[in-house]
Amino acid sequence: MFGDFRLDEQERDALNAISSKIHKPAKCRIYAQDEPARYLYIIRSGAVRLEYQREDGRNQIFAFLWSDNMFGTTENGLYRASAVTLIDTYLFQIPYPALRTLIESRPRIQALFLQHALKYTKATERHVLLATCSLVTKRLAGFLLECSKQADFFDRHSHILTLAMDRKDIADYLGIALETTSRTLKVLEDMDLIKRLSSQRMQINTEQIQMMMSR
Amino acid sequence: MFGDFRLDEQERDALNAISSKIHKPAKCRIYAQDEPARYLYIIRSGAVRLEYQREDGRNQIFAFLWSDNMFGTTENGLYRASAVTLIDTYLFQIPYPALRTLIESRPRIQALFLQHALKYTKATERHVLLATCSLVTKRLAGFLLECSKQADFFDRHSHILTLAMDRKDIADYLGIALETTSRTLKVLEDMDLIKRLSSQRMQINTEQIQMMMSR
DNA sequence: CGCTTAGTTGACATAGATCAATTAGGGTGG
DNA sequence: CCACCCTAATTGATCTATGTCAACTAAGCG
Repeated sequence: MFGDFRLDEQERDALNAISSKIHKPAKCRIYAQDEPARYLYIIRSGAVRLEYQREDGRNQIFAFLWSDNMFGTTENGLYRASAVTLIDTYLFQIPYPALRTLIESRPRIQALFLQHALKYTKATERHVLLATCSLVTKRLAGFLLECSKQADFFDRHSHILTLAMDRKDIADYLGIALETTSRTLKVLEDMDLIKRLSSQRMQINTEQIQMMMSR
Repeated sequence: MFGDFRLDEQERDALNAISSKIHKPAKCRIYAQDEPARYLYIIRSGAVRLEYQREDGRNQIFAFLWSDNMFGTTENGLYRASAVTLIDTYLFQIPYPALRTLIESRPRIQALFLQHALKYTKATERHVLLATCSLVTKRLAGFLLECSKQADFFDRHSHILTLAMDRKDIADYLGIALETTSRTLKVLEDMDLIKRLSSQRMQINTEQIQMMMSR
């Protein structure tokens, strides 16, 4: 909203002073839904999924997050979703009380969090667009495009995308059955939009996918 | 995230000084998707929908907004969605350049926008949950619950909900066909979860709906 | 080399989309 | 005040995409 904002050196130091650097291996729960929210996290490297357990037992993934993303927002002092690492992940862990104090003395730091919040909101809106595509082919194709925006996992030259999540995760993100994920990947392959190299690696034809999406 | 925040009187005056109060009748476009974003808006009274036109021609509604909500966030200087009034609506219109300047001199005002952004994000996450319910009955029931949280449109005593949007709007919000909206309202009525009084007014059984949702 | 888990494929059932027709409601002019 | 019109809402019939259940295969790991 308010353009590009960067902390100056002093501000970064102040924030660093209250943060701890922590490490989590793959498939490790960082916190659980409805647990008191003590920390805010920023991803230094790795990948995380935010998932919401529905009352009926189904799982809804809200977001996949990569380097430089923030997570751990609260509703009435509790985490709204669980956070789970997809792969080996390094994080900044910032205790809320210290953060609140810091922001009071340095209100400019808040701009950083506003910026993150707006970025997350945009991502969630894109998520709504994906999850409400009438055809699953489009949902999945759109999802692969989203993933291919992550430089760490997509090689621009070979066009090879490496997925950090499994079929179930994709299904839970798009609101479909995991079998449908598999089947639809096959459909995309038959349409020559992707080529599966292994279950986690595929070569994707970004332009053609984009064309297909708009029809 | 950072608890409850309120502007003090000085801050409110400063914000007021750069805002204009404007009025829009029902079904009036406030701005269009992809138009340069000049203003941020806050709803004083009324209701607004944010809608995104997909490339394939379908319409996706991102949110219905009520009194006290903010909208008009940008992506690369453009509005991401169109804003359209549902009913007669009064707004604060705040020019972005002036707002940016104001925030530089009074960084605390930013907290207000952070708060709004976080509130909008939560609403969007609830939207994802609704739009990905496997059964349309649950989507619609959940939607009616959401609506019944708006005091202006829901009478807690009689349990009568007045909808500001039409069937098409509901369908575009939930990602279903408008015929399905009608049919599903009938289903809910047959289940004794709602009673339709007129096309825009219905009596809703909040507790029973809540029970049905969790199964 | 077997064991376990993740992914794929098949057969079938069904919820919801689509297309088409009908009804209800709200506003306008005579 | 009534008759008409136009739009919004409802209902019906049919078709299809995707969920579900079940079997099978591939891949990773000890």
